[in-house]
Amino acid sequence: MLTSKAKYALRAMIDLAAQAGAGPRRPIFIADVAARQDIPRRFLENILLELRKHGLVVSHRGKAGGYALARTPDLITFADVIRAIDGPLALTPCTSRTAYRRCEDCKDEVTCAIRRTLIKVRDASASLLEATTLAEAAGLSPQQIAADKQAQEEDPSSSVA
Amino acid sequence: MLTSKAKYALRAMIDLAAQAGAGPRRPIFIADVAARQDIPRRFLENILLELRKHGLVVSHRGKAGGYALARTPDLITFADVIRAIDGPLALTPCTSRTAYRRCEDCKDEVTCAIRRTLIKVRDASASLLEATTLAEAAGLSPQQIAADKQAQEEDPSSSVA
DNA sequence: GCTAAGTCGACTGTTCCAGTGAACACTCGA
DNA sequence: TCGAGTGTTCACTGGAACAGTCGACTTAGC
Repeated sequence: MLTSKAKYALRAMIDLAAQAGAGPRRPIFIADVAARQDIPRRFLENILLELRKHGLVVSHRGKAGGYALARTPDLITFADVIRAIDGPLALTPCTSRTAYRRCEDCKDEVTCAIRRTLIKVRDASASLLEATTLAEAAGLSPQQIAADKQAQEEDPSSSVA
Repeated sequence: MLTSKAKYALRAMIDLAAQAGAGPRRPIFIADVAARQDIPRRFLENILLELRKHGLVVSHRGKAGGYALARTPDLITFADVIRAIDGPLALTPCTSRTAYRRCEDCKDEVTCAIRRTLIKVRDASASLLEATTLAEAAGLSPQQIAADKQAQEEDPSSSVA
């Protein structure tokens, strides 16, 4: 199961993607996202901060501050967001690609019957979650994505430093 | 991630399957499984009790007591065991087939972009976990499974009531 | 320098996890 | 009939994670 934090994070990221596709590129207020998506405002602060630490969003402080996606929405996937908030997608540490850790109690990893199946499960879910982008989820048209890409090139400060 | 309880449960069930395939059908002691699989004995008791409540194993009390699979090992899947211990396989309640629950904060379930992807993920992992049986994981031969089936028919008391 | 935005760390109540303990019930063999 | 060896049940615990909340602070624009 996903934590509610991760579900909020996905909704917030899709919201940012939709806003970016909707018009000129400028930071979005936390409060606006919270209101539109019905997420506790203070909690959303934490979530966005965490997403920022993972390089998925950028922030601007001060009066006209706010948050924006760090990359264009066609380059950010569900897997990116879920991994940032909830950690690895795999069912066990020993089947994680991004956060592999040997399991203590497992005698022989190579022949482990459980592991073999869990690796298949991880591969299947990871490839699905890595294939779904925020742009797709926000229902952005190729034109909107292209416009967003261009806006980002013209104003690199709105993207990753 | 699976809880360690679920991982123990899988290991214990595979152990029971292997023992059933290895010889005459009789209950296996908790203590033996715990020792072979290196699982805390008291904890394993809890786990087996829970598996019993879900109808996956049967128990016999008294001197020659112990635990046995409730069905032949080719009829019990990883999905059965994980669902019994950890609950639904899906990433959210609203995408679970076995324990569906509407999500509070979701406005329109039908068009929800998150849900659409999570359903695909659940379908993919469920079909993999439902396809893997204990017999397969224990490396039992078709002969051993057939023998076990026959043993069960001759002694129905060793199976589900 | 006021104001409205994000930043950061600490804090809280609740639930879940991973396990332990003790008392009890049952069955079988002697 | 007794007791030895099983499983059964329920209570309990320490620690961590979850789901938020709060207050004090920094930053940037007007």
